[in-house]
Amino acid sequence: MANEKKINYVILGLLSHEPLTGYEIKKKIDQSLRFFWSGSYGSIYPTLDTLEKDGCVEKKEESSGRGKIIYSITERGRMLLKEWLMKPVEKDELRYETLLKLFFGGELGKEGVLTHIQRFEEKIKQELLLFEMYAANLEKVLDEEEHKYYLLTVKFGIESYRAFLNWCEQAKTLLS
Amino acid sequence: MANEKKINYVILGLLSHEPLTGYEIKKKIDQSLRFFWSGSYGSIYPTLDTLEKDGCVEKKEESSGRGKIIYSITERGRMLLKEWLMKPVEKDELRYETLLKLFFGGELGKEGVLTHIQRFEEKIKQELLLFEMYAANLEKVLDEEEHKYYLLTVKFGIESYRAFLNWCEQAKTLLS
DNA sequence: TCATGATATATCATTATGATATATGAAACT
DNA sequence: AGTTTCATATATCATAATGATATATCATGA
Repeated sequence: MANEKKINYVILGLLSHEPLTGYEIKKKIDQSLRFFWSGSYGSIYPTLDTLEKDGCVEKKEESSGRGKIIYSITERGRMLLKEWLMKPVEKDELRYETLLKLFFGGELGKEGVLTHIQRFEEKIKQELLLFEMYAANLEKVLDEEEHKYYLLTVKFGIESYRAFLNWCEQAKTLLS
Repeated sequence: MANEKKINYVILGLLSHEPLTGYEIKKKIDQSLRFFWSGSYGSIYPTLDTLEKDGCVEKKEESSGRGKIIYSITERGRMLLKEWLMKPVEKDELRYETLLKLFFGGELGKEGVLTHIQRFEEKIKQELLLFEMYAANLEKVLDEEEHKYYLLTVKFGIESYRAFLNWCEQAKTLLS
């Protein structure tokens, strides 16, 4: 019952906003969803095929140009998407290699641990700046409903990353 | 180069603390690492086999009782673990279905979105209580080095979850 | 004595990743 | 005009990992 092939719904969700090619779907995931989701070509293209066979999306091959394949959602696809959206969430998962390496800090030693914390802190600081920019831009266009939900996820990122930075300070204190 | 089969190092890391059976490894992951890592029997048992063949772990089958197989780390295993621990982190990843469903809130509608936020908030509150208990207990036994690193990861959980709860309030305000 | 749940090992279909291959269009420079 | 370079675009595959399931034993207590 689990293993609902989440990539199905990621694709249907993105197509519910606008028609896209497989390549554009990958870009959207890497840009807008990257804080809380990921997806690879290796799952996107085969899934577009099966979604089309199941009548959840339609494809139109461009006759001119390089003949790129533009997918759009069907009524059936939209229905299945809505059904899934209403179901309770199955899994929220964090998978932080940084924490895994810290946990085994006994083998690594204090210096090594501090190096990982330092690198982590720098990466998070950079990301946080980006998110704050996104949020500022989104606040300007809040009239469109879609942007409100996007902003919600960006704000989640901001709150999280601020907490992570706060933890970095605590961690460095605790270790010294 | 990537795809380093992380489960290898999870197992080696846990065995660097003490000898364990496959079943106990699974339990440790579910108990101590569950905030930032996961692992299934389907990866643990086959990996223990290959780690043994590669001379990274040794097994001892109990002669009495049900003959359970207790694994311990070898010098070679400890060396490979340390090498990996020193390498820069490849990936810290968050995969929150809750945020995915929120992002497509346009299709789901405000009520549905609020329901997901509500459920999320409750789950996080429960988890946070647990983490605060763990932290309090760990603070008492900080003399042991291993506990210090464990505490570090628990504190990460606490800071994160407090931020998530803070975000829940913001989100509910923004939607109403 | 028997039922139940925890312990313990193992396997497999399914999902997804990350790497790679291949090719075209557009822009930039020389 | 020719060519290099990068973004666009589709596709495939070996490998990793999950989640479900099967099977069996031990411990507990009713």
